[in-house]
Amino acid sequence: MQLSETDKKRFTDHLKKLQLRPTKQRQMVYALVCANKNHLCADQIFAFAKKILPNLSLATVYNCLDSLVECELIREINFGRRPTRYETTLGEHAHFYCNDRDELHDIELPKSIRELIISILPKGFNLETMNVKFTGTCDCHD
Amino acid sequence: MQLSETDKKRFTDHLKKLQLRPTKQRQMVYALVCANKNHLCADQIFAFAKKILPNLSLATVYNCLDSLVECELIREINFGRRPTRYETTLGEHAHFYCNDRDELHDIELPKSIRELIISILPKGFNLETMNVKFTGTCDCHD
DNA sequence: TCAATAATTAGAATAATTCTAATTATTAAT
DNA sequence: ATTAATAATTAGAATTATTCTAATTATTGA
Repeated sequence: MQLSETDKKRFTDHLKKLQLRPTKQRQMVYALVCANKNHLCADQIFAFAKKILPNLSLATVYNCLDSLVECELIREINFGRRPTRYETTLGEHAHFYCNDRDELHDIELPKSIRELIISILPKGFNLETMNVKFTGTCDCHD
Repeated sequence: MQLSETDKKRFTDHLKKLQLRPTKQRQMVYALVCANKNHLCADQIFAFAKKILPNLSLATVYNCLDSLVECELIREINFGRRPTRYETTLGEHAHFYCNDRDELHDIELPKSIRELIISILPKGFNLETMNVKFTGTCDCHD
């Protein structure tokens, strides 16, 4: 649940860029998102974090998530009508949502394919984010 | 708001395959999704449809949407924490969500690129759907 | 036409998220 | 180190999107 030195620096640097304050709540939420390859959603993060910061409020978790997204430390992932999940922005990849287990898997997305996809955008569209998402079932048991 | 003969046939055929009944509510909902390039969400569909079927209930709209998705007449589109929108399944394409106007645009996705994207899936992942989504801002004024 | 089954309905319930106003923490300037 | 200004957090209420429930109505195949 602790941030590495690298991540700690990333944390303060990104926040500073947007003049956001490095509060202990934000750091806790960020650490949890980083530590969980499982792509937690807000109430899971709340449940974990509450154990360490007992006064934490769910609204704060949402606020923290929003500011972490804003300064690009983390990213939202949405599938269907399921609650929003979060992951750290390190590395570009696609997502596979397994219907059987309500689980998300990262799928490596080669840079060349990523660039090819972005190239389909006509003039007049100013790109901010691009996502490739798959759904189906999988044999993974992790 | 009326279905073309082709769409009418598509409607009954797809439903029949899953032994779902072609009710007037389902037909109305399907017609509205087909007619609207704007990708309506459930409550917009409800508002429109209610004018023609005054006893219609919002729950029915959700039920209809779910069965139309199930028999693959329509598809869900989700962006961020926004409500689910729907489009007919005719043709494969990507989506661009414009943050400024809360509007969705279809972006043509060449078959070759689509196949390339699908090819990144490792063994053990059984594909059901694939989506490419962009967000940003755009110059469109339609 | 009738029985069986499926779909619709209204309204209550739930889940996820956002809002509000009061309190507390952080920061930059003294 | 204090302090004033500002930003963030908090608890709880409110809202939004969606789902559930139980009663009623429509559709289908015999």
